[in-house]
Formats: sequence, C-alpha cells, structure tokens
Amino acid sequence: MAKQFEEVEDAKRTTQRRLPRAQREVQMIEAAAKLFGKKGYAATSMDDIAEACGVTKPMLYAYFGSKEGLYIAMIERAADYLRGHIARLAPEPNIKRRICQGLNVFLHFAHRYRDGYFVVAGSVSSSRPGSSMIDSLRQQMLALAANDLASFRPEGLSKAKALRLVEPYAHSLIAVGESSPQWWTGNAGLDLAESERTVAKLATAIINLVRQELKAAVP
Amino acid sequence: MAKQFEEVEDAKRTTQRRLPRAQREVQMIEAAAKLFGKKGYAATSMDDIAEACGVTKPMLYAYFGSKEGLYIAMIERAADYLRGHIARLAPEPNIKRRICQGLNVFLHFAHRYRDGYFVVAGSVSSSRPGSSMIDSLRQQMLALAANDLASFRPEGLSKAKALRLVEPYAHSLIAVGESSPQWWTGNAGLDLAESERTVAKLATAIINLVRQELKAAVP
DNA sequence: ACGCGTTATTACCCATGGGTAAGTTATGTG
DNA sequence: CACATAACTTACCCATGGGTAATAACGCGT
Repeated sequence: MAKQFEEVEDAKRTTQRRLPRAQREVQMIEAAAKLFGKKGYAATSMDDIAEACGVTKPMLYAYFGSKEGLYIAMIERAADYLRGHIARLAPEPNIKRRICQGLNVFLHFAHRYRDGYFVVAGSVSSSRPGSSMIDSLRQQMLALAANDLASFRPEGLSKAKALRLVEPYAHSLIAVGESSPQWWTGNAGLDLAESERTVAKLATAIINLVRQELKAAVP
Repeated sequence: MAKQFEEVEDAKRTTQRRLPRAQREVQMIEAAAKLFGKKGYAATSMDDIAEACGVTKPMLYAYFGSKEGLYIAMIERAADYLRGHIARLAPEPNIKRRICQGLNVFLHFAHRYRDGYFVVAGSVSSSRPGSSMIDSLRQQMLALAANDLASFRPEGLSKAKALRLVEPYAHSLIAVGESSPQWWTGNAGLDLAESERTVAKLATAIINLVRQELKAAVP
C-alpha cells in the first residue's frame, strides 16, 4: 500500500493523510501532467493542481518552487521515461524491429499517461517554459530515427547524404507514432496490441519507401 | 494599396491611419492567428494582439465582443479556407491524386499562415474555446480521407467494413500532412514543391499498404 | 510523553489581463 | 462647411491566479 496512487477518489478527500514528500511529489507531478495535458499550461492554475491531489497550493511551492518548476519537473520525468526506454533497446540488432519497438515506447507511454502525453507530443514551438527541453527531446528522437533509417543506404551512398535524404521520412515516422494516441481518444478502448500492429505496418511501409529512395539516389 | 497588409513594420507605427472596419478585422484576425499560434490561447493577451496591429484593446472588443469571439472568428476563417479548398477538388476522379491534392491544401495553408496553422493543427483535445469546432473540422477531414481510402476496397468487401479498417491509416495520412509544416520550422526555407513530392510519396506508400490490407481482409 | 522536524494550512499581497464607460479625432457625404 | 458617424483612445474596474509569511497539527524517535 506504499506506492499505489489512488486517483482523486470522487470529490475532495475527507482525510488527506500526510504523505512523505517523495510520494506526494510523484502524485503532484502526475496531477500536473494530467491537467497541463488537458487544459494547457497557462490555463491550468496551481490551485487546480493542488486540489487534484488533495493538498493546498503552498505545498506545491514548497516542493517545486514555482509553476514553471513543477512543469519542468514533469517534463523531465517524461523525458527520462522515454529516453530510458528508448536507450534500453539499443542492443536490438534488427533495425526494422528496433524502429518498431521505438514507436511502441511512445505508444506505451501515451497509453499510460493519456493527457500527460500531449504535453510532450502536442507542443509545437509554443513558447511555454520547457519547450526547449521538449524540442531537444524531439530532436534526439528524430536523430535516432534518421540514423536507423540511414542504415538502410546502399553501397556508394555517403552516410551524410543518406541522413539528409531520410530526414523528412524520420519526421513522418515520429508523426505516425505521435498521432496514434490521438486517434485512441476518439475510439474509446482500443487496445495497444492493435495499435502496435498498425504502427508496425506503417513503419514497414515507410522503411521500404526509404530503401527505395536511397537506392534511387546512388550516383 | 487597399488590401495589402503591412505587417508590424518595426515597432509601434507612428501614424496608425484609420482603416475601415472590414480591413481592420482582417488585420486583427491575422495578428491573432499569429500570436495564438506562437504562444497559445491563454498566454496571449488582448493587449498583445491589439499592439500587433497598431490599435488599442477596445477596438478588438468593439469588433469581436470578447477574446473568445476573436478566437472563434479566427478558427472559422481558417476552417473556411480549408473546407473551401478541399471541397473544390472533389471533381478530380483519380483518387490517389485527389488525396495528394488534399494534403497539398494543408501544406499550402500552413505555408501561408505559419504560426496560425498550429492553432488548428496543434490543438489536441485542449479545452480551449472553439476546440469543438476544430475537432469537427478534423473529423470532416478524417472522414474524407477514410472515404477516399475505402474506395480502394476490392470486390466482396462491404464499404462499412472497409471504412472501419482504413480508419487508422486515414489518421496517419492526416498526421503526415500535419507534421510536414512542423518539420519546416527546423529547416528554414524548404520549398513547398519538395514537401509536396515527399508527402505524395508517403501518401502513395500508405495507399498501397491500405490496398494490401483491404485485399487481405476479404472473406 | 515530549520535543522537533516534516507536512500541511489559512490568509494574505499584487501584477496581469479580460472587459467597459465615456470621451476624442478623423472622414466622407449632403 | 457642417455634422453625423465610424474609428479610435484614455482611464478605469475587478476577478483570477502566481507567489509568500505566519502558523498549526501530525507523528516519529528517544
């Protein structure tokens, strides 16, 4: 009973038992992710977040210093999750499978965090705090994808050139991964497995297209 | 000299000549689109928008009633543009080409409006005003795409079943179209023509995949 | 049972920003 | 040229919400 987080449980909790800082912080970050994801950064108040975890505003400031601090902490947590899981599949030698597994990381992350996911996925150059962090995360993912795609280049094509050529396709690959969660929201309980299969097919199609493009580009 | 809109021209304009309402409204909507797109709805103040078009806040209220009113007006304008252009290519009989042209509409729209584009593209379930309008627009686009994709079904597969099967792919198609503009922001002046070619290739790949899936689904 | 730090609260400050009332200047039309 | 009207401004109101100071209660170790 130490670690489970018990989600709002109806309205205001009657007995907000005192949680140790570590657990409360996790709870706060999850509430923040949910609300920031659903309503956006500016439209979410610290009071909203505080209420969502049965506590009052000053606690948020005690633990995170500021609204921006809480936001950043949240982004960092999400980024760590993604980077960690992505890094963990480096050993996979089969490139195509690695790409699919990479996309699955996004799918699982989105499945687990729903609203919170859209904070990292849906931020397009928005001048919110931490956007630079999100941009750099996206940049890293993009670089990984591009690198994997470029590994399909035929003999006689420089890696640099290949990297340049696959860039837009890497982008689309990410877009496909990012968009799938969005399509769940419409169709209620669509299970992960089916999404994985669909995304895998799309990835394969894109990979084949890239292969073809790279072959055509050899001088 | 009547219609051109003269973009901020440095800092505050010295002589803000009095524009007739119709022109000022257009200017306001464009400024709003730019700022909402760049900073988000809640983070953009009416004063910001007013200043961006060399005028003061009460003018915005005189013409649009409220912040929400201005926002809605902006969305409606964008939606009209998209719906209008999409509808105009209905006569095209070649489905594949029509899909590509549909995607091009997005590309051109995004190219023309940059920041403003992200207002309609980047809004994922966010509880901003007008989100229902954006959702319905997206829904329409999705339906069109799905419908076109379903037309590739082989004999012996009901349209209903085909529509259900292609849904995730229609989503991906839209995602590819929506994501391209985002990839421009990184790589400065990438011209439209190249994006069009890339997107066309991706669309073709997805269409082929869909064809294959539909064929495999026939009982 | 008695501190003593951690967890929490109440009550407040004040800058920001949506929204408005009342007044001011250009402009085009009889 | 007058003058009605559309275009525009200044100056304000006040609710929201970020942030803080002072204070209370719980519970753990000795």
